[in-house]
Amino acid sequence: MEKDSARVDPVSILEIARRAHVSPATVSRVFNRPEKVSAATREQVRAICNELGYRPNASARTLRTQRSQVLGVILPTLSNPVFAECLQGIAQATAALGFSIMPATTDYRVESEQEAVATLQSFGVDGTILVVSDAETSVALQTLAQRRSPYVLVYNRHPFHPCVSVAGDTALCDLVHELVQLGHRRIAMVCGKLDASDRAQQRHSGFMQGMHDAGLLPEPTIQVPFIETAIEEVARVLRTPYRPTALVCSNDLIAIRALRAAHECGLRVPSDLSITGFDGISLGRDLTPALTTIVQPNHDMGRKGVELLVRALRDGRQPTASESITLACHFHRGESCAQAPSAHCADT
Amino acid sequence: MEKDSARVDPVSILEIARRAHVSPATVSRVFNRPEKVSAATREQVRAICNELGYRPNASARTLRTQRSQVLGVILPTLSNPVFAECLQGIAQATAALGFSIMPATTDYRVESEQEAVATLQSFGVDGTILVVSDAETSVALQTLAQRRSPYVLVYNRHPFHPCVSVAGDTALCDLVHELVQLGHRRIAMVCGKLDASDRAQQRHSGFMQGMHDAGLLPEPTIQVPFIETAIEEVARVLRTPYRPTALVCSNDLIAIRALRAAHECGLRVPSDLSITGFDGISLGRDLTPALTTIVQPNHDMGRKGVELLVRALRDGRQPTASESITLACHFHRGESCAQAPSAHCADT
DNA sequence: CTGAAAGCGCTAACAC
DNA sequence: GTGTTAGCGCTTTCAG
Repeated sequence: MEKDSARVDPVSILEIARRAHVSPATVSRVFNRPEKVSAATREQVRAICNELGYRPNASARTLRTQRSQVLGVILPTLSNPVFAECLQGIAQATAALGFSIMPATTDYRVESEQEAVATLQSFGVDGTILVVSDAETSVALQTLAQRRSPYVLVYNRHPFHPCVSVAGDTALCDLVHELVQLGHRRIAMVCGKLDASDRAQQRHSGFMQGMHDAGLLPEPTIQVPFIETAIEEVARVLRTPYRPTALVCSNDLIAIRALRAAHECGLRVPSDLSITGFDGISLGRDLTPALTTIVQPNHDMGRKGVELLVRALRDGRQPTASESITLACHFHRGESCAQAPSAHCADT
Repeated sequence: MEKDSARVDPVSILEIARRAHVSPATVSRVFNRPEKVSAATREQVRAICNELGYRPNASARTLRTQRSQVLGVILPTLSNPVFAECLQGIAQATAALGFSIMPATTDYRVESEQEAVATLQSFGVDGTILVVSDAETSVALQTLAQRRSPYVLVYNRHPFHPCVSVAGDTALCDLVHELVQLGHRRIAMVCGKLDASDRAQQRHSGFMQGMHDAGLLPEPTIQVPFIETAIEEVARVLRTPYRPTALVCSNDLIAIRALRAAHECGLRVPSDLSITGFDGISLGRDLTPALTTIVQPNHDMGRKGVELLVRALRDGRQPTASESITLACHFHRGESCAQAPSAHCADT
């Protein structure tokens, strides 16, 4: 008899109250302040709730309490496993703490960052975890800050904002040192769009620093604005006579393409050419050759971000820049790096 | 003078109404039925909204209208790029249609599926896009169905549910045929936990069918319950004297580990051993050797799921099994497969 | 074309 | 320990 398309409307707190012969307030207390309800009524109410599969309506609760138990998440893209892994960490940590998440992806477009912030705010998220293109100039970040809406940056590093990040510049500087130790002199960096990510910039400046420290002149940076064409861009350079003996890629995805480019140019990695990545996506470990890279704890970055944010939330305050966390990243000596080919390091 | 920690409370519709010298109802109409408001007032109200950065409070709207403009998403994990890519597709499609998403990951645990459904329902999601372990037995799915809450399955295939999927069994059957054409006779399938995923089961049965059609006896299936130990499990088999000449892996992640296992056993892919995957994660294309695999349109699976769901929502109904979509998946002839080694196909 | 008023489901004072 | 009540911000009849 029932109309097939009719949504079964969820029972409300009144229905529970009626069945349990108590007031709605008591039912509410069972959920929010169970200790203020006598054990008997509490259990009875719980029984009825379970029986009917009742859960308090989150919108009503949010409207009333001004707290949503939802965290907004803004990421560039989930097509890069770095952010997917991070979101996985965020999802697990939030679930464990009783929060839900509402993510948005920006595809590295700053307008999307702002749009995402606005949308998330309209949902009354209790806080936001985000990766912005550039923490220094991000309007989205400014909006959040001036609204005093709690947030924590992930991956971005900035002295005035609460961040969970790694010291990418230092790591790259050290990595260059490793390459130099291996006899490499002609080292080129391969970067995505530098202006789309302050991380790429930091890594690049760490690279320059490392080269400078080693007294080396860096080869021209290879820019690969689009991942689709990365292989040809890199291959072009690899086909030049005085090609680099090592390629320092600003992330793992680019490194994997560089690996491919080397293969297409008939170069063997690592004997003819060394290649390094950055990010530590979990797949990198299982590649052949296993990627030499700077491993970031992507999953943990998300988790720490959540924990930092939720801790502040529980204290009724916003996270501060002074709470920023720098996570350790480590050099993973994979198989994509080796001694520089002898022909190229005759000068040592 | 202002207390630093005080949240800047977002302006409400009343504030806008007051400033515009109109009633709240009119402001509401500007957002919901702009055509019913005179152009003059409309523009004036809009101007004030922009100036103050006003956006209607989503919780209040949801509470009032019983529609949230939010879709729930339930996925096993984002650590597998398949689902990350799919979620990326979902995120883009929903944003384009004016919806937000609230995702939850289950780590393949069925209890988490139920918990996720319950949580999402409490938020009043308008619909749910989900991947379950087993569509046939999923309690989460039953809950959704009996509550008449609109949902669309993605990846899962089931005659009684609306699904966006590919014919994994057929694809694998064809793939076996390709391998047989290449002279392979000793072919083994490598699977994850079969009981955790109906897709893996379908692929496995497609494999068996393909072997049967070719008049071949399948080698014992290699089970790799945990991805961490996959490499050793596969390596163990590869070290046996009458090892398979081809490994059909139930997904790309396993295939990449199998590639690694082959390398560790001193086998060359594809000359000594052929390996195939399934999923078409975007990285597979750039591996060396490029992965031979069945490519699913992961991004599009998500997008189609959203479109199917939203279309139904707009018609005020739930998606039906008859609307299920089977997307084309295609065999990608990478570089990880070749003619069977001659020693092993002397019988041809 | 615009306004007044009720109420979505819940929680938190405040009474008792 | 429990109930009564007001109201969170919005939309939507219903009047005018």
